[in-house]
Amino acid sequence: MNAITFEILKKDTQSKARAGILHTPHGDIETPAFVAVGTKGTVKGVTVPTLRDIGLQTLIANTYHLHLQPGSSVVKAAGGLHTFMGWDGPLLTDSGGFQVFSLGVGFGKTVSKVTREELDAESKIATVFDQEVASQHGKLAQIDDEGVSFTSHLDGSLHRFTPERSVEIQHELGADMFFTFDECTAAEADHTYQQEAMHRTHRWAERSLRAHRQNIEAGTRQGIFGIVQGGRFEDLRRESARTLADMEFDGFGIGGSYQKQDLDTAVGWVTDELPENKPRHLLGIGEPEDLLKGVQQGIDLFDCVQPTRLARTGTVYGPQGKKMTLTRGEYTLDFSPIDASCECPVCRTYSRAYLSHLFRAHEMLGATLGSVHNLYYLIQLVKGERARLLNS
RNA sequence: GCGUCGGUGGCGGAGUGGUCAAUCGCACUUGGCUGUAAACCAAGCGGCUAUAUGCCUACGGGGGUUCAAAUCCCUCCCGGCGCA
Repeated sequence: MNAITFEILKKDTQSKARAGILHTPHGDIETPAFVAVGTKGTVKGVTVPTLRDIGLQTLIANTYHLHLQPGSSVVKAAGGLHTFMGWDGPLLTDSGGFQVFSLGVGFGKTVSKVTREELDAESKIATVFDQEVASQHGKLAQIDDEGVSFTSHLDGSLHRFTPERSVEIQHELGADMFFTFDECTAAEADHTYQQEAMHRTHRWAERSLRAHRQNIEAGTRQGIFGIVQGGRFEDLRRESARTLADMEFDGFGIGGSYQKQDLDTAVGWVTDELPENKPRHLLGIGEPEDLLKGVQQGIDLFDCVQPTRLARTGTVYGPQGKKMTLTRGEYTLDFSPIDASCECPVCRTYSRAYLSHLFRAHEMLGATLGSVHNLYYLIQLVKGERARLLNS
């Protein structure tokens, strides 16, 4: 019996959108769904009871971070991540593959998962991907075919991740589903590099599956998701999706970086190729308009730091999902809620002026309230799309 | 009253003859944030044309020395401390 099973309830006739249910050992996830990011076993600033109150179904923690602190052995001793953090619903863990990017080529730079400006291929690739230049400028991750060596951002200690090690740690963490260790590349990477990295990620996917089979034999009931790469190139994206589709994964993550204007196109190439009967998780994407496009392209799960990170830095989703920077002068005497039509606990109780005050005063409640509102907004947004699909 | 130290941009606080429209911090203004290195980062922050090695007004008030003063001298005002 599989650890997780996926059931499609309805498919849209106008698009690739579908509504379904993902059954996990810790309960069902009604898809499409927004997944909160709880990197270190906590959605920053928000308690588990509150997460339940606002309708969160599942969240994703991170292998790299929990490995460094407190260590997967501590989590295992606690009885697994569910018990450790007090969340008894469905839980995912990410493999640490994103840290290959954020602590590697992305370290000390402003490279993002989603790039807005047109790429000046020649010049950017030269600076970003010259290994020597990169190491001179200091980065904490070094990639080779076997795995990745990380210098801990916490204490400078050296750590080694391989696909097998990531599976082992995630097995100890004990989430319901986990992702294979991959190489998340920058949008600036050229075709040659993307292809090389993609093949590496595919080899790592096979090794992860092999390692996971041993865990299954040992009695684990975790689902394993492979991650599609390929950057912004159609041939690579399709090849990656087809290659992974042929492996025995319970679901698929879609990783890597994009250009903002053709994010949904790139996602579409992938969902064209992936099997319909397995869940697709679009990794790290979560702006309102991107969620809507993702659903249209047949995405079932999204996770993103955006709602909580924006909130901690004073920005919330206002009416129609328009971003509002609460620290702007115009809100200091605005005693209306963030969004009068929002039914979240924050909008029912607090005003923009009060929140603005909390942020200006650096009161931590501001970060908490902003996070609660933003999470609620995105959860409801995707839930609304699901309802629309089921009712159509 | 005498002595002494001090008065710098919204606040705190550098600077003590030219390279000062004046270090820095806070505040303020505006951007940014998409599998969390992030309760963070960046820019701006006297005024004016806004192109600059540009012009104007500025370091308590007034006066002076000097080619040149936030910086030196005189005087007045205000504040801290000490002695009466």
